[in-house]
Amino acid sequence: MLDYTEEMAEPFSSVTTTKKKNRNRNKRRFSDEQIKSLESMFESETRLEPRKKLQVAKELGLQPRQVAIWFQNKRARWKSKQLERDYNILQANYDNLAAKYGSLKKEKQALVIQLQKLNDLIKKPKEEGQCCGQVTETNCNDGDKGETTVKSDSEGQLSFSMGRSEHALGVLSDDDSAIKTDYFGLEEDPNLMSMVDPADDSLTSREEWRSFDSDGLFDQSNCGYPWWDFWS
DNA sequence: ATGGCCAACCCTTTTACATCA
DNA sequence: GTTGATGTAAAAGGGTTGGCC
Repeated sequence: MLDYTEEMAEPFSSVTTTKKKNRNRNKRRFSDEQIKSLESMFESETRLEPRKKLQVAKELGLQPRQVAIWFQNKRARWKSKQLERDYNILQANYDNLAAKYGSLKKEKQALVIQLQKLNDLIKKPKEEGQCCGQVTETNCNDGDKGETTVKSDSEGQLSFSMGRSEHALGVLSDDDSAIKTDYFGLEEDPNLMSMVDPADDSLTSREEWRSFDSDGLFDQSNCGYPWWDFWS
């Protein structure tokens, strides 16, 4: 099974014939010179050809078995260090992703709050009857997350400006007519609906809305409009 | 095709030695 | 100086695999 039965007999011959506990009494660490030579060989090839092994053993005054075992142990040590390196790389990648996730989550929260404000602004004129003239202009800043501006001109037409986030993520899609109707209290108003760019609905499905809530994103209110008022 | 043998490897554990408090 | 704890490297032991007959 093992490849050194004969090879080992000589160096520790006085040992192998004695009790197990006394074997290798002469075990010594290899000299710096031997280690240096072995290390440099390991750098070029992590496994030795049998012939090369014999040659190296002869050159270093070691038994071929000792050389084989040194390479074996060296491979194990190298593998262990490699695992450690890989782990560190994975850890760094994970930290990086976690940081990105955190910032995206914050941005998502800001967008939801902006939506809330918009809804309130849209709802108010409806409740108060017809809006007249160039009156309403609300601007709620949320740090550097962009701003929301709603204006109505003299014709009574609403116009929106939400900053970069809306366009980057796509707040509502055309497929969300039900949501628009439910949440905004509007039928298909061509003026209003045309203001919203078609976009990826990945953040606008009903499931997403639920997850917003369950995430506790609506615990805060902004501009004095609690989120739950939005649903009533 | 199958099984035995052998060599080489890997993984785990043991052993001997060095270092340090 | 010695002693025990700890770390490290050399080596042993056992299992697995692949080539050969």
